[in-house]
Amino acid sequence: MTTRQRGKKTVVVKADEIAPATAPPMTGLEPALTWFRERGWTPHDFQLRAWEAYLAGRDGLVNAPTGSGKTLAVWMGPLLESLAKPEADEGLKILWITPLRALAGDTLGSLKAAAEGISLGGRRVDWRIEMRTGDTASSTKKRQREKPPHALVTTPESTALLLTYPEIVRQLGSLRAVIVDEWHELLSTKRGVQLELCLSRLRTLAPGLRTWGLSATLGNLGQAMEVLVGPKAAATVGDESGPALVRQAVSRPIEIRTLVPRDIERFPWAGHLGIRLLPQVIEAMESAGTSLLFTNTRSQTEIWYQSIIRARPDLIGQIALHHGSLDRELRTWVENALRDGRVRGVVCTSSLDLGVDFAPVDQVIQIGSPKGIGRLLQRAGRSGHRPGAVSRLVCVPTNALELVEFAAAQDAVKLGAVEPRYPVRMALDVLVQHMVAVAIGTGEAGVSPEELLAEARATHAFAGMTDEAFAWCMDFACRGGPALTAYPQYARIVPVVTATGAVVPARFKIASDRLALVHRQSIGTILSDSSMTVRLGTGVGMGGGKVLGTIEEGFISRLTVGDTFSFAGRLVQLVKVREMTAWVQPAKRKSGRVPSWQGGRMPLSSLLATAIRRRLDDAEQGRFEGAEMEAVEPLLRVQMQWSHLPRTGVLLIEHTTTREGHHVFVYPMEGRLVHEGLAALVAYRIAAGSPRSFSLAAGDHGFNLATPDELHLDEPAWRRLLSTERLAEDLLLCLNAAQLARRQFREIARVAGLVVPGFPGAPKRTRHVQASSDLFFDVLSEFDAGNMLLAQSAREVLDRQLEVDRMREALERLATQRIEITRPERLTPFAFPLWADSLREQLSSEKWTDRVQRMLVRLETAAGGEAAGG
DNA sequence: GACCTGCTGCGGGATG
Repeated sequence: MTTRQRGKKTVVVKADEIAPATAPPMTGLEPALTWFRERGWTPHDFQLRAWEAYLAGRDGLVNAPTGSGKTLAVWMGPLLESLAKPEADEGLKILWITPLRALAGDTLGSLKAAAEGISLGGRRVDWRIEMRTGDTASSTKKRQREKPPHALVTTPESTALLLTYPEIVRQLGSLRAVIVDEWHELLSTKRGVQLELCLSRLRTLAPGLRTWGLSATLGNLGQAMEVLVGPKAAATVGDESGPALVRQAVSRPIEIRTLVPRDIERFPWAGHLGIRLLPQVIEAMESAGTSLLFTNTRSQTEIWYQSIIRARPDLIGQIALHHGSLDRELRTWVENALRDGRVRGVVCTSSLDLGVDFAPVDQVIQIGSPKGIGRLLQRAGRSGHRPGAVSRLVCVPTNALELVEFAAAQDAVKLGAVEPRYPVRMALDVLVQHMVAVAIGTGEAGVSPEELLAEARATHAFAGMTDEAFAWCMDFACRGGPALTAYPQYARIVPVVTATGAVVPARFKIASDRLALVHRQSIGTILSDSSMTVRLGTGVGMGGGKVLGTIEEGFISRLTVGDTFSFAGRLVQLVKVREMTAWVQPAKRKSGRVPSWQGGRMPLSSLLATAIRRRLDDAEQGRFEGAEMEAVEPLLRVQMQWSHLPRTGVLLIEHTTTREGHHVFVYPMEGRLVHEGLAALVAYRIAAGSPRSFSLAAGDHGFNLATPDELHLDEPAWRRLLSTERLAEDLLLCLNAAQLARRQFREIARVAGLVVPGFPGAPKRTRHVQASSDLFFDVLSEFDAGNMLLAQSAREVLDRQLEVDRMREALERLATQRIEITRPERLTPFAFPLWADSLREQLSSEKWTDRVQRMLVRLETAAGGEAAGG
């Protein structure tokens, strides 16, 4: 469904077919219809269906794009119900949960406005609607505990905290519905698991509680709904009274175009910065009112911001930058400026993927690979936030192969395909935290293990939990397991003792007020990384200046006093480092280093990889459709001439010799994490036969093994190396799994309450938390090997850091594919980025740049000759 | 003289 519009492609996203509203609207909907009529609006079909389902007492999940009125789809139901039954208007009735503090205030406003505007026979909804997050004043929090509002907008963490106050828990019987906003953001995380447990607890406290969610499109929406409503309700999917999946049929149209380099001959084969297209990006910015420029890393935002203002000093003050390591005050300033239309552009990371909608944004510029279709759509949707407006997305390739990626991404968008997100299971650390929280919230009466187990099993995350695993968690909460029995701080829950001194062994409560306090303050599943505060000023006397943000210790430690670096869009000079603060002053020099942060590494999604393979299949057949493919055609032809194209049904392997040695390039196209694992696995399996040394490199398209001597590997040898047999065992052996697991254990130790963060106001140095969690890992490994949290950390390493399921699927797929082994004389366009990457580990950056440049010139010359000759 | 991939998110409470 593609139409041409002034040379740009307009992609109309086709949503799934849905049944039209069958019966005429229920009479109970009249106040909502009036509410819409008064505003000159017509309700969408999906809103009507959501209200009907709510009034029929069903759970549900609404899938609709932002700006479509999805908030009203789930908010009108409770309002209509209240108008119909005003007698039941006491106590906390609605809990609205949002993953972002920043969303709470805006949501509160919309909820209040709708509640104030709706009426039936002159009667209005007379509700107190409030919000509560970590930022809420403690006096307000106290008042909310004594007299809860009728509706509360809060976060998953604050919901968990609510459950620790006996006075609130006693009042929760009045709760009628929980609404979870942006459920897709929580689904595949431990925050989601924590919320599943809280929902299960709330269902015990308020039988008949309804659960509704709001979600962006996912590949597994049905599963997303089942996880949200819990296994019991999920079993009734398809029944008339079962949970309802309500989808908005029409999405906002997206207009996508790619900035195609004017001179593809001189466009880099490798790299991810993309600064080469700076002039075209500035041109694109000037053609629109306000732009968001998304980059994939924080350091990239700093570099792009500096580059833009260096090229166009007149834009100073009109553009800004935004990422997760900037101080919140600065970020809020930028967000407000964006909302008011005071800035022309903001260079940002995923920090602006979600959150408050900025009406003035009319174009999104994506620099580099989006890695997945979901992310691309999410970002595109940040623009055109006005009724009837179109989302406009400009794709900026940072290397030649990304042209193929952007062409493929548009194919996937046209098909309406989006990645799935899978829920987390058996995160025992989260369960332990929850058990202690529930024990606190039940006060002197305590809670029984049976109740806790039943509630855990009523979640998707712990539906399959064994009695043994649960007993282990109880034991851990009671005494920290066998190894920590001597330490009272790990005897967190204790049997209830009656007034006559009799022990009630079947019920448990928190051991002390002190432990309750410590627990409340460490609720949550997000681990903050070790970082230093960057502050303007000299650090002498009382002259404490503005906080700019945070930076990693590793970066600061490589600087000496007087060094210049750019941060938060300024050039600053390091004055001194004290405690966990780096004091800086404005620098006189015009350029400096750019900090880098160690963050998550997002691999290319399977969906996008599949779409790329299809485009390469086309190319193999000589079809190069669209501006992106036309531009990259000469390069793909070089790849075909020197070797082959990686494509569907074929595993391409290239053996190439350079002056660094012998290289093997393998292209499974499964994303960075899988390739890292595969590279290590293959190297390990080769070395098991004949010991030798390797240097490894992995990217999103493939991996590279380099050796001093040539590897003689035929097809049967490759089949053995890529076998799924003993996969997990071999991976754990070859990847220094103990070290990875120990790292992963930091999060688990924090979530399970083995290590506690410092008191607010007197934060413990993050390094101390790390040191103690490392210590625990060692102690438990030695003295409590059966500790289930250790096993969990090994599991998480396989799942999260290696994507072992995806790797297994990839290997199974490879087993059915033809293997094509080529021996190109030179590095091919696909090999070049991997070669450059592997070189980086061996050389200083200066030499690296030189070497890469020289090689590039040679290859381009060769490629030019081939193209001219062919 | 040098950055040249590596994101995001939350969180206490009593007293003056």
